[in-house]
Amino acid sequence: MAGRLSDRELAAWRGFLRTHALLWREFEAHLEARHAITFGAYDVLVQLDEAPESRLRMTALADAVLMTSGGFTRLADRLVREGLVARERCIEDGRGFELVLTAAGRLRLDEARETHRADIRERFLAHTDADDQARLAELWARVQDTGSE
Amino acid sequence: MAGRLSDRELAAWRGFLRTHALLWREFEAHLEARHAITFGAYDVLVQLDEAPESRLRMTALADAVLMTSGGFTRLADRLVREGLVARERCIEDGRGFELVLTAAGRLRLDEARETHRADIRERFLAHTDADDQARLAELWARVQDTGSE
DNA sequence: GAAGATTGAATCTTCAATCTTG
DNA sequence: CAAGATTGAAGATTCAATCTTC
Repeated sequence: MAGRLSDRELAAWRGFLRTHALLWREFEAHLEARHAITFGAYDVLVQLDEAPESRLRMTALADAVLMTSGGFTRLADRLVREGLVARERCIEDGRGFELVLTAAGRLRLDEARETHRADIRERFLAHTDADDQARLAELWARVQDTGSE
Repeated sequence: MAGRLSDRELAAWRGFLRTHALLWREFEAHLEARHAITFGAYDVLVQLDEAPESRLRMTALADAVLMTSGGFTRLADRLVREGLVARERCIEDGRGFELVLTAAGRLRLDEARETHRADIRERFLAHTDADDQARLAELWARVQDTGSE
């Protein structure tokens, strides 16, 4: 199973890497220019918005956005400083903290989400049909399920 | 065309983001642990290996790996310091420099490529068949072509 | 003056060590 | 002592300013 990748294999893989890099840059530039928020910060707000009571533990959030705890502490600092989230000591476990979405955070998220959804639709989904989307979703699920073994 | 994304659309898009993040981390960890090279450095070596005479201008390389000229200067510094590439003043244009793959660079690339190809096959391509790969390649091409308009 | 490349300052992230609470 | 979170140090990248050559 050694040897070169075929042109087809290479196009599938390299296109994946390059498309991600391009779209990430485009989308982040839009979020920063129009809503003064990074992609990482946006991701945290989305996670909070989808959580019960718009509230999650630091560790849970760090895992969700694939960051180390140290890195996430600083990201949380920035979000708190901007007033988009509040940091509250955990009731049940005095070692822990929770982040809660503030009204300002929800507002910013709602605004940014419009921009971001339009980007996703225009630059990604527009090139797919329902069948493509279903096949992609299955592919991503297979890759991710295999990795967590 | 406003409003939420469907579950299918969301799964196609978020899976794309997450799969990329996971595979990038895995593959880079393997390259660093086994070959003492970052993903970015590996990418430069690949670009050089595929270029005529294994030689390319700084700017061309920076574009190819999607970095700014400032950032690429430092990456080139690291590669030169490790002896994987040589920096040579451009004959035709005294303002420019070229990077050339050294024997050590080619050796390191050949070793790292084995690891990396195995990763791509096991973690990505193994979940696709020829038809999937062709459809993916077409999708990436459509997205990228639209962006450069 | 413009293009190619480099440099300094600032930002963001990780790793390892540390602090606090269970 | 272990878990949750924070901090200091180091590394990588970007932006803007600068230097060199065309």
